[in-house]
Amino acid sequence: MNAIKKLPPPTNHLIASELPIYIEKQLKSHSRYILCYKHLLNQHRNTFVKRDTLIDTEQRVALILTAMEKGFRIEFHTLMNLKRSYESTLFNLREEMQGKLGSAIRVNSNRDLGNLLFNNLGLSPLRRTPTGNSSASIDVLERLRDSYSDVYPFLKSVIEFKNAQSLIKSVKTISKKLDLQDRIHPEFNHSTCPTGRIYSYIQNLPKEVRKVLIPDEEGNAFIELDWSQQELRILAALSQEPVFLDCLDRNEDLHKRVISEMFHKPIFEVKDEERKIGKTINYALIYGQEAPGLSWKLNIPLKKAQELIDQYFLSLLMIRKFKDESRERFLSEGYSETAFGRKTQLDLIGSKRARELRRGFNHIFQGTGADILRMTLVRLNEALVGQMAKLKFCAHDAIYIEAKEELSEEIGELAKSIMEIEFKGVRLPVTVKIHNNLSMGD
DNA sequence: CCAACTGGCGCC
DNA sequence: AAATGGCGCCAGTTGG
Repeated sequence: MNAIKKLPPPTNHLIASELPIYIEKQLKSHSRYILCYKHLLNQHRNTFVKRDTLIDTEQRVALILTAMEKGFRIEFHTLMNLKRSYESTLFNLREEMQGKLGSAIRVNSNRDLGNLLFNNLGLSPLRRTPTGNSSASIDVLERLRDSYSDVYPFLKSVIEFKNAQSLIKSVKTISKKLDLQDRIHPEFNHSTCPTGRIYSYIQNLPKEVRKVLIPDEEGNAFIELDWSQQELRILAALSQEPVFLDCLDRNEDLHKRVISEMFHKPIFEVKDEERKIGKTINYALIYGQEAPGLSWKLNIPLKKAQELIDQYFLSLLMIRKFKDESRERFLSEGYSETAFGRKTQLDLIGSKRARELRRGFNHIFQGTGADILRMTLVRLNEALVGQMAKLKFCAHDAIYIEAKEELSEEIGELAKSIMEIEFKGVRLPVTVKIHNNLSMGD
């Protein structure tokens, strides 16, 4: 086994504990973000940021986030209508479940649910939670429903109930966060995630509920700018895998192309069913997923899953090489680094080793994506000076701008041209959509 | 009664 | 060990 050394932070990098000193000087009036950086001190995972990156980008990002925390106006009566409609759905489903089951059940408690399914009804557990209990989460319930729909029709209602319940939870979350003017504020956290991602609870509002978030003024619209398949393109660029590069050059579908390569058939013969498999494997790679995970995800035998993975690496040799070399680097250097120098220390000693190696591999893509987002926020912010438009929100691979509706096409094109950078020879294309609320068009 | 934890779910 | 990375939030549960 390789000797694992614990190395000091690389030169030209600040250790997290130095951050507050720099930030405090620059950002006297934005105490919240100084605080955020201070939280880094208590982090168990060390993160390092390049000195110039910090000064050029991080503090500007902090200012931009502060501005975006002005937040959203919400349509209060729409929120209440949603709430009422979910409540009545829940009421009906509760009746339905009890009818089918013959007794009441507390669906909220997965423990009760698990007892019912795996003790009282004697079904065999499909999966366990980390503490060893039988999992009764939605995806398990769906598998059970598919197998036992005739015997246990209440399973269908339970799933619908859970779905409706998660929606009503989101409504509650919003209601709790409203200020006196019925505005909701993102509260971006940009310092806790080791990969550099910026987080806000608004990002994980269900899309259906996000539509209550509307522009500040009548006649304004949201411009949504999305990088398409950002992480996969980063993978293509960093690995220089010829199949990926060729595919992107020709503007072909990446997931279909993977299947086409793996099974040696022309791309136009790849069916949508197979494309799904290609997509699952592509993302599995980025997450460091292995055969057991893939077999659960695709609902196929373990052996089949392993064969798929083997075939994937056999067809995409440069990706395999990139993965192997990354692993070697993690082991010799002790940390994982993004394309722009954001590093995260890996804990490679002990039981977490395998997990840390997966995290390290994922850090490359997730972190590089996060770097790109941060730099782009800064560039966009500058480009929008003097325009009738403002940065509104961001979510990992998407940026939202609010602008006058008549100007939104034009501003959208401007923003798109700024976001569509070329990254190591790979273009990162952006899709533009205009919305009247935060989730859906029109 | 509160705080911390667990399991689950939402988004990317 | 969900043998898929990241986070935030909720309800339920447990311990003080």
